[in-house]
Amino acid sequence: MAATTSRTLELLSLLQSHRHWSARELTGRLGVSDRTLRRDVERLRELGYGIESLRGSAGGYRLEAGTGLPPLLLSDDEGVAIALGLRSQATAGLRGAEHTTLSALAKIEQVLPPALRRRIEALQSHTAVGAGGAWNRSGRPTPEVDAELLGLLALASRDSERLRFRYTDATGAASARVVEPYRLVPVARRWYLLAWDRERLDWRTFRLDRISEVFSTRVRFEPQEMSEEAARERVERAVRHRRRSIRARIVVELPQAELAEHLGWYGREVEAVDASHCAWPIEAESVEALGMALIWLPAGVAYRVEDSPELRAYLTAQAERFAAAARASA
Amino acid sequence: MAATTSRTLELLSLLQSHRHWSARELTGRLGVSDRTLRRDVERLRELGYGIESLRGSAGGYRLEAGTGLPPLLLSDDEGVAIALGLRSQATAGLRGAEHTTLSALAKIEQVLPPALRRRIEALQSHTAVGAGGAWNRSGRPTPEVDAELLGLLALASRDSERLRFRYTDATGAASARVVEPYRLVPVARRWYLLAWDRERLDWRTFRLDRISEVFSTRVRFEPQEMSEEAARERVERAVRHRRRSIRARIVVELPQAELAEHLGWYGREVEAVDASHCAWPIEAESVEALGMALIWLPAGVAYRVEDSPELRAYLTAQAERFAAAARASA
DNA sequence: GCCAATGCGGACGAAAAGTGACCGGATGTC
DNA sequence: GACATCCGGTCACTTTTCGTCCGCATTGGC
Repeated sequence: MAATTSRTLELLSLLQSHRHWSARELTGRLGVSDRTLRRDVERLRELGYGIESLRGSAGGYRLEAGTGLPPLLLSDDEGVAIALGLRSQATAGLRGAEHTTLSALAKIEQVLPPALRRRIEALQSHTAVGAGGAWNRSGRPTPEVDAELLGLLALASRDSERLRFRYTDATGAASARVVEPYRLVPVARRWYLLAWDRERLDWRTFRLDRISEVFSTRVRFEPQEMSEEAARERVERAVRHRRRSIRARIVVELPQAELAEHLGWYGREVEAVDASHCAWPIEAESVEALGMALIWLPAGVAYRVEDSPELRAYLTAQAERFAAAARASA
Repeated sequence: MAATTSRTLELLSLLQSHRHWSARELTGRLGVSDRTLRRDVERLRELGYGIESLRGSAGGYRLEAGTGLPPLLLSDDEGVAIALGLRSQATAGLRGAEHTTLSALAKIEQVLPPALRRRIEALQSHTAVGAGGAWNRSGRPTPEVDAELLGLLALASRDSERLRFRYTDATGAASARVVEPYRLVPVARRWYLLAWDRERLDWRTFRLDRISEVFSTRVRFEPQEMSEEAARERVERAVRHRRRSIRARIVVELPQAELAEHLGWYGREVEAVDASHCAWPIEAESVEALGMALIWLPAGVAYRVEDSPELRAYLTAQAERFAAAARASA
């Protein structure tokens, strides 16, 4: 049944896997006459996919960018790669596009066969969070959002399905919750779930890394309207433990242009103080992270810290630790 | 024409965008009778997609994980999110799955409408490379692979299309090249293109960040067989400037378990020395990166460096710099 | 300039499929 | 038990699909 639908999909898949195909190759693969192939191409074109054809002795068909995205026909491996990409994208907390990333993630998580899911987990544990190499970290040594949890919650929120889970609050008290999940909101590098707590009959905000033992009850609920902004606001208000962000201003003995060039993207806020000094405003969640920033200042250039006694104290202490370690290593 | 093919795709798309649909909703959207809907569902099931149906008053259809990946029907936004995820995945140099990531990337780049491409570029410039925030960096301040270039080259390699570009070699000499691209290979955090140089009639290895002004001549060439491994080997041999990796062993005055817990994923190689000491082998491309690692050791715990006079010297120097900065800030 | 290779699309008729209406049945929830 | 929902068989009718045959257009190499 439906030879033509599946054949059309297969044609699209072939066109996606190689740029160029001659009619002969395609008819061979699909097992149809050339006339039918032409009709299939026509069909795809009518559906909006840009298929270009070239005549002459080097002729053939090629899939071009069209007006919309065609269905992506992926191999298992590619599916795994995409899921990994989306997960790391989501856990890294890309600003501005979280919602879309989650919706794409939900789509793929929904249909991910278990075997692939296992592959993803294996790969994820083999690679550093956020990918890269050993020393690529953002703040504390253990941010580590559980990407799978994120996917699960995204799916349940999208589909308005009740959830049961265990929650350990800030004081360490654990409780069992039954909630109607609405949105996932990233605030200050952490993910929060905004949900209606069915037992407390009120809105609650749950920090993802405190959620465990999630059960997807496949029971649907009737969601109330809630805009992205409203959700964000609510969560931000709820997050009492505000981001304790530390700022400092580093004054460096270097012209603005030179430092900016050395730092690249990270130095985009460097401003000139005078012809031979510039100031670099930095901000992070901990003094350690600020200390890391200072490591990357060019060697042999003097600098000083402004507006942050905290960082200054830290530098003094850290200088001693480094010196002690160096002495101990002799 | 072909109402049924497009309708089937649309049904799949609907099922992907929400988990649960009743027959009434679907027939309404698709404009067909319920019998036809059932036949469409049947068709999709025959194609291997897992569609579960629930009877009873809360009944409906739901797309489940099947045996394979169904075509992903994405909105424009979601396509952008996926492309972004793949690009950052690729530029971050995920080990072990580069090839697959590139093949998925090629697939989506091939069909990305120009408007979406522009959106991606805009988003990319607004977000830190590798995502995250200010202090998430891997090594040197400026790795910054051009993700778009990567996509372009991946596409040309996959499809065996000749390329023209400008190349600036290590000595700074620029030249125009016409090549037949074969593979993209990541070595030591950098991407290289292995290609046959049509003018020099030999294999050449090009570092991506030295390539510019690429033109895709849409001329195809007949590729020779080349395995992934052969390509990797060739590039690694060609890359004379071998990864200058620095190793050190940090002996910490802390039981193995405690340090391992504090460091989390990064401390997975920590080994016990005796009951109250453990050793942490670390490795990075620069002493600065190693210094960063040391910052994250728990405060107040003494440690010393083994096997790396380089790091020791660096610590002495850095201690002085920190101290000087702290003094200057008074 | 000619030729071979390639893609284009109209016409036709036989075969296949898709479609809706109708039905009795099964399986859930309330 | 009442109700809502999905299930899948059958039938008659309509539409599409498909291969074959055709002359035409375009391209690159000889």
